[in-house]
Amino acid sequence: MPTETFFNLAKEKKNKVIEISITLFAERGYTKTQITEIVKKADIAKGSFYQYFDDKSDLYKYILNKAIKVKEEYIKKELKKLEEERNFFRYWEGLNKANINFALENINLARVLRDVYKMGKNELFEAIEKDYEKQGIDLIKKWLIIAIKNNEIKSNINIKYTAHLLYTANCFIIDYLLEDEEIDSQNKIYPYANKIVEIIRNGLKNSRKKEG
Amino acid sequence: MPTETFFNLAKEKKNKVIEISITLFAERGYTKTQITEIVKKADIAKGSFYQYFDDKSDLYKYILNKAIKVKEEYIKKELKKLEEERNFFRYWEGLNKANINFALENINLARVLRDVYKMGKNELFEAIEKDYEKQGIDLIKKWLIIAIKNNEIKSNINIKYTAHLLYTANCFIIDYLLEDEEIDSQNKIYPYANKIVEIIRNGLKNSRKKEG
DNA sequence: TTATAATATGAATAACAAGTCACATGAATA
DNA sequence: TATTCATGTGACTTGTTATTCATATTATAA
Repeated sequence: MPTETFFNLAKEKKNKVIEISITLFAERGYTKTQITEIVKKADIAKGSFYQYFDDKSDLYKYILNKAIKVKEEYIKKELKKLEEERNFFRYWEGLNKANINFALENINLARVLRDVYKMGKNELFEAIEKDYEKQGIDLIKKWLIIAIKNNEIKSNINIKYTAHLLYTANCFIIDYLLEDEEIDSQNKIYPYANKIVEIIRNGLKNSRKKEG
Repeated sequence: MPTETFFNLAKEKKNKVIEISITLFAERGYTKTQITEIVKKADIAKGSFYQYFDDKSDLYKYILNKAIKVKEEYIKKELKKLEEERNFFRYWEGLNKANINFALENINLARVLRDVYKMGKNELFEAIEKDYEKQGIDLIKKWLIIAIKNNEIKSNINIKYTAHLLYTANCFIIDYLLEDEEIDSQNKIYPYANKIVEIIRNGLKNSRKKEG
């Protein structure tokens, strides 16, 4: 947790430090981001940095939590629209849309989250990130159970695996958005996401398939 | 490339160094693996290490290439079985099976490859890994084009996205295998992989779905 | 205005890990 | 056995970057 001193800072200064840190962490990842560079770009002294944060990981964890909070806002907002909805895929699409919007409007925060997700085992951030991942999967699981009860989805699926697959598909779409330079706007990412959703939804198999 | 000296080493000594390195790289990743530890566990002097390898990345690249070669063997072997096959999903399942078998029988090599894949942008290993990834995707693309021609798969899909999705689904299955302790044997991973394949193949949508 | 507390500073230090090198040992040949 | 070449050794050097700390500056209160 940043110190009292940091929170007491003038808004602009505070934001400058955070924004620069987010950008650097997003561009270079945790290890390759240097305090020296943050400090230089933010126009503060090294010593000041350590009056604001316990250490590098303190700043990083703060940003991570921020990213998670912001993303959760997008999800909440999107799900609110679906309050009376009973269709599983609408929900899943909503989750997807929220993720996409979050990434489009907070690309650097999205990159930081993606990095942590990909980092895998890591004493420092495992707990925070696994919790967060588990949350997403649990939500999908909950929906799946309801969808099965409603006969919307066939009952012989494995809930655990399926939930994980659907969660990963969401991550995969975001990944594509964060990496492929071609997909840089809503106009491109939405149709793309819809294609993926459609593939998983209806399957690739041609109903007019001839035997081969 | 390791030096002549390294290749001239007694088989046992050579293998010990490589096996220990693979295990450590798999457990800790590239950065966190220390030459000091490799050297200690392999019972050789630091100086010897640098007579065998130019530097840390030299050893790593050697292991990476080894992993890729071994994996390619599994794929070749599996595809050979399908030589006269005309079914896209059989091919894709074959690729999957090869990946799974490779991972089951070479878990640490699989972990190293997974790490590189997740590492993303990286001056050192980008070239080697991106090439390798592209190979996998290109193979699926090729199959997809044929499958569309044969009316096996509907023609309105986006080949690029679909190939990427299918490739990612393979990676996802392996990921699950490498991380979930529950899935530790063929008996568990095959049914699991089949479920995923089936989901993507036929879709989740219940054909007997009631309107909701 | 002066005293006190809070904040800022950046050169110095610590911690860590990669990579080097002068010397030691062993193997091969004459 | 003496000579030469190949290989082994680990303390030392180097490079890098996080973190500290003694001191300076600025804000607050009396």
